[in-house]
Amino acid sequence: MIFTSTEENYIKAVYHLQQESGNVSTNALAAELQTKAASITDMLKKLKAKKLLSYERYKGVRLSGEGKKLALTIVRKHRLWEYFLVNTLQFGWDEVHEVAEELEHISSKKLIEKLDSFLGYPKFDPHGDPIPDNLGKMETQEQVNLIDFPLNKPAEICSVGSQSTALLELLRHKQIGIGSRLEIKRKFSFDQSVEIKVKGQNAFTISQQLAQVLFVKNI
Amino acid sequence: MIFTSTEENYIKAVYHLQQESGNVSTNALAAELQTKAASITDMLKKLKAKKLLSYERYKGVRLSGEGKKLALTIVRKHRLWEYFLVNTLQFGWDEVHEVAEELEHISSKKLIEKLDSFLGYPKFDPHGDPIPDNLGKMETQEQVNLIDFPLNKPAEICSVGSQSTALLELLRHKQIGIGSRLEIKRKFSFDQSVEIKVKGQNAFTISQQLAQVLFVKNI
DNA sequence: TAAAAAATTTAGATTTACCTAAAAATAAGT
DNA sequence: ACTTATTTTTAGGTAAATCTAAATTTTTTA
Repeated sequence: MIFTSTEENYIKAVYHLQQESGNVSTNALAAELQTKAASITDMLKKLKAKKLLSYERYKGVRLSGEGKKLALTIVRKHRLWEYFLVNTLQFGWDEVHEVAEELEHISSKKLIEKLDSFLGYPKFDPHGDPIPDNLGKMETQEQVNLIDFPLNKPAEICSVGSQSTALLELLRHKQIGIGSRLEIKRKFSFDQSVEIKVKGQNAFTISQQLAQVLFVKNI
Repeated sequence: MIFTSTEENYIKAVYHLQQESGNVSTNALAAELQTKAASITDMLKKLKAKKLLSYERYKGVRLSGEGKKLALTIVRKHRLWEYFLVNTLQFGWDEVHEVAEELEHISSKKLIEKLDSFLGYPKFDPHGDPIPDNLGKMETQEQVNLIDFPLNKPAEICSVGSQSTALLELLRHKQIGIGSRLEIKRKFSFDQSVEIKVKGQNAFTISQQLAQVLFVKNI
């Protein structure tokens, strides 16, 4: 079965929103896909007919087995291409998302298997998100929110919770990126700000809003 | 200005057909694009409005300067991706065309410049066709039709005139490919067949139809 | 629990790229 | 030149994915 880029984008959106909450609402999808609720309803009927998700009017949606499988192949393609762009073509990790949004819809299965092999079967993309293998399995990263990490313990940034340019601009300014090593020095309960010491820099304080979107792991 | 994949395919088709004859006919385009003449007429009006080509009813079309520029960027992308698929991902040179047809529509300019750089600025794709540089310039290959090549002179296959599976199947069977070394031993005027000696094989005869689509260069 | 608010769906239109069938222009044959 | 054949265009219609506006269902709240 072959799907349009649009259908694939809907499935991907349901997949991502489903991680958070159980059933996904029409409005949430409309926000995610930058379109109107009426358009969502139309497409959900189409996708239900194709058995990619279960949908009852006014009750939200949930991916079927088939739908999950499709979502995982798209996520796999997206993340493999991101890895390729950063590690082979030397893109910055913060400029690959848009391009990967296009590349993920290239249909050739052989292409993605050969790409995976060429890249050496990477397990995580440049944002720290796990790459599903060709069966849809992926490693569960033991990544923790910076806010929940203990003091004075070496940590490595392994993913960020958003791709907004505002966030990326801030991270660039502070010279924080995927792979940065740091330790938490203090947590201020008044405003939930956090003092951190990034390797190679003097200690400084970051806001609660920023700390909230940074995920780290032990090293 | 941004164009749809469909528009890009029309421009590419006009470009290729224009190489042969001067003005390109509606029917020729319909055949090339596997669609009906009426659809061609519709789209030609659209592309004329976008100033990509000059078109008068019943008189055929010709690309404008803008149109040629666009065609060359698409050809550039197509051939760079083919080079990548064969030389980086280890595809066979005869299985990359379809995939490149999809990849050529990825829009990022930065992507294609980084890809070009990564590949080492190749001048020819795996089928022997020249790759336009980022200004649209490409080397003119001194390639000659096998039928016109002199006897007993070492030659190398540098391109084939079609990507049909029928042709590729025949070439595979005869173990002829891009880069094959050979010499012409005899030409038979009766049926225009040609006896060739491919390096590493015994001499054998190929039909006029086959010889006609093989292009070689001196070595 | 009944009215108000919010979310969702339906109805009807629009745009893109295609189609078929019929009409018009050009090219060919005698 | 004039009739026939071919090519091309027009007219009208379809399917996909979107939209706005109105109707419906669900949720909230007073």
